[in-house]
Amino acid sequence: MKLSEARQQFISSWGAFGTHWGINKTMAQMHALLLISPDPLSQDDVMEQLSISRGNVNMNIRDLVDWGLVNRVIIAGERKEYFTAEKDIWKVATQITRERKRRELDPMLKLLGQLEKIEGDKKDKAVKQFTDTVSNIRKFGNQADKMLDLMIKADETWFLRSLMKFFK
Amino acid sequence: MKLSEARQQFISSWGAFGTHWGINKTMAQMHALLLISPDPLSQDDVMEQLSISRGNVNMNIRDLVDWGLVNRVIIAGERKEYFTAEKDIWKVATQITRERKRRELDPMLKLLGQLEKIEGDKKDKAVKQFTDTVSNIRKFGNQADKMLDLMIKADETWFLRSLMKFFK
DNA sequence: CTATATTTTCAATTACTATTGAAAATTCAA
DNA sequence: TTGAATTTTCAATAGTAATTGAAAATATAG
Repeated sequence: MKLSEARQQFISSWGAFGTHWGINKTMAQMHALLLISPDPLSQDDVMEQLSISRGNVNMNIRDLVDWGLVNRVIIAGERKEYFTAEKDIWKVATQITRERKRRELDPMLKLLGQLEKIEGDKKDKAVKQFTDTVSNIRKFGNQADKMLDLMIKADETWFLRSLMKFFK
Repeated sequence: MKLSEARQQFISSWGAFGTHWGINKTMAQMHALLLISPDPLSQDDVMEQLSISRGNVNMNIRDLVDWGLVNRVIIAGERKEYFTAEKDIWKVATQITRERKRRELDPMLKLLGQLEKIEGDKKDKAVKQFTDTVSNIRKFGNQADKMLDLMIKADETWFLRSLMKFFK
């Protein structure tokens, strides 16, 4: 397989993959493109290589920067802005984890905490099933929360770093 | 807060939560409803409680059964089919993990394996960046794969069960 | 069997999300 | 300043995914 074909496959599959994870196709494709590009790209480069509009590139690149997956870089003597992706996959994963935890898991746990304090007779099986379910999900979510924190910090501590190597 | 209000909140938030994870809103809401219902529900019950059409209920319930999250149950003397959700949250999580791994991660790892065998000069930095990226993602994916297998099996082995308790 | 209850299918519709492209805003070299 | 290059915005449009509902298929009681 040639490089150009392989690149196309990678970009397109990464885009399809993203849609199963609540990420829009174009954002995932742009991320893929930046991951395999050795040098920073301008908005025009991305437009051309993915055949998408300027507005689309601009919006999705902003989102990628917000997610902390892509950085703006200045190239001396160039007027245009350039963009480059974080290439360390472990860092990419921890960054995505950190953001999704903050945006989704944390608010959900907060809500579940509120829903647990429901008024009603605990002998009523509808009340019991509700509080049991909410409480179990919350306990599970709290465990997950702790494990994700561990993962996020694993980079930084020698103990966890070596524990991770165990799985390589 | 009253039970009826809390139920509504839970169902609606669980639905919104699902959309961030590539799960359609209605499927997630139906799952939520079945999780907090002490007794099995018929398709008509779900239609009524969520105000959605018969076809919609039928399709999404089939998907939930396919995912192994909901079971059909027969109630003696009743003509209708009834449905009930697995209530053990750990089992729900491992089941979702198992299915998503099979449907998404495994095919992606297979593709990455193919893309790694690219023809081209390794001194070409475009080639190098491509193969490095693909190879790093694949290595990371393989680690994740192993960890998810561990999680899926954690239920079954005394060692991992106690390791998990460590995080509670 | 037959009639009725129940489930399933799927074309048409509706609702939602992504994308375009041109105009407005901003930046910056001269 | 000025004006060309570049980025940003956003209303209009296109595209995708979810939902309906009625007809067809299936199951079951009598």
